[in-house]
Amino acid sequence: MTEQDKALTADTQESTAAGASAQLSTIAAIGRHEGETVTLRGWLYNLRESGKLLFPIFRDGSGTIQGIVPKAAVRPEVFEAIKGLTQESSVIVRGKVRADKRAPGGFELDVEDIEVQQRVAEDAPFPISLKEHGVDFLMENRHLWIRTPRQSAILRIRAEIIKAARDFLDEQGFTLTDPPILTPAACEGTSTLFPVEYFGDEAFLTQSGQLYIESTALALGKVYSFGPTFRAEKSKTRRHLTEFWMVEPEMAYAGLDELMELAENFISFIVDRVLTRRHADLVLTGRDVTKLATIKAPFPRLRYDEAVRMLNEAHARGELEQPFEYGNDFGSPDETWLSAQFDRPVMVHRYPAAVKAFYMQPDPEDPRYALCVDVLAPEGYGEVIGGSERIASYDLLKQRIEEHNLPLDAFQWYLDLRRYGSVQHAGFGMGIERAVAWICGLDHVRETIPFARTLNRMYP
RNA sequence: UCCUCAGUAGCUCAAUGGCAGAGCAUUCGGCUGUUAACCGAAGGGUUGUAGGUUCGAGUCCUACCUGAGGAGCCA
Repeated sequence: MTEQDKALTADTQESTAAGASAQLSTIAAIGRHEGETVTLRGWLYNLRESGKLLFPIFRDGSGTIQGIVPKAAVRPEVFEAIKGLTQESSVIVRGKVRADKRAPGGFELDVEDIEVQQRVAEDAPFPISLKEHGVDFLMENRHLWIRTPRQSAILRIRAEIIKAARDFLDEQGFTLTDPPILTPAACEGTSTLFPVEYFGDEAFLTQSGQLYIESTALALGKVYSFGPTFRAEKSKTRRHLTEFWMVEPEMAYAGLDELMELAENFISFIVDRVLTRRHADLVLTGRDVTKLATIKAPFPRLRYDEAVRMLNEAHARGELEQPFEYGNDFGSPDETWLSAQFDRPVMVHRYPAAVKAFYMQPDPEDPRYALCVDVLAPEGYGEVIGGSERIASYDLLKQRIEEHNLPLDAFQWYLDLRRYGSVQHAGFGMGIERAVAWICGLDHVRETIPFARTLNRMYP
């Protein structure tokens, strides 16, 4: 409990009948207080009434619970206060917890007293009513939309996924090393970057921490970064945000095999953790949890060549519109089809080096291929992880930088890593929002982050 | 950047080229077990903007604006 919380509680208990001599509880923990009188601090989610009987539904961020207010059972001013309450008015409620089979959560609250903190005015009611709304309206009111049960559940699952990712890596001996967000130049030279003015110079918002954590990996062995990433591409799809969060582990003395093993264990751990700890929230989002129960390592592995063969056969059967041209990277429809063929994530490895990033290690058995892997989530969700073994040779890396017409000066520090004790090393990045969308079964990443930044939206 | 679709009450949507409508929300009234409660009533409109065709345009035409979905690019 923070100092602020303590202050609020103390104040409440002194100044109101609602808080007096009753234990504070959250709605999620209310089952531990059956038969007791508790105080809840929250908001009015909805109010139904039937003459001299009121059914206010309260929410407090941990869940919702229905209160019962018979006119004959409470003081007249309590009944009148609740009768006139508007949606999302903030309230402190005291009542007795009672198990009831009719209640969705198993418990109801026999309301004894209420203190209205702030009553929402009826001439400017809470905009998000309990009926259907369009995407544009909801996004325009995102600051209020997140109060609804489904959106709150998604945000709790997002927090669990992030915690699980960090717990897994921490327990495996990875050290969190934060790369800079302001960077001097393009990492890979391909993506469009957001420029910012930096004391008269031009800087850019990071599009990946990878190059920096390669250097921290050579300092600390096993490292990871967790932070925001920015891409100025004009992508307008359900899979894209201009600002998104990535977790990127990087390991010294490790190659593609170790990387793929890490990726499948990482994802399995995260899914298992969410299934265990946020099961009720998954159900609340409408997720078919049986589809998550199968997510256990090992994951199927496909060489790029095998994946291409599958895509060509699918096209021949008429399952894919566009024929796939060997040597290209997969398009969105290709990824969607591939990922839908498996009941767990599929790892596609060894893409043609020509379509991949300059820093990827060529396969020693056939240098036309890169030692890289994309992990495609099932149910058509597509790429959630992209990773590779990095080039360890100074001469080869320098050659690749030149071939890609990248400014050698800007990469001197990166080349230094191959000059001073270079070793085999590998890492991947997982997009948090895509992982959340897949695990929650959402059809758009804009619901996976409190305030999505997209091509056409900067408000709120 | 390209393709497709949409814009009517606070919200979700109707309206054959011919009087601008419903449900929800809000207000008032009714109901002691409601589950997006229900029943009755009231208020609420520059039909995205500009122009055009027509006796008459929410509806047809042109341009623009805004948004959505997809492609490319990517996580």
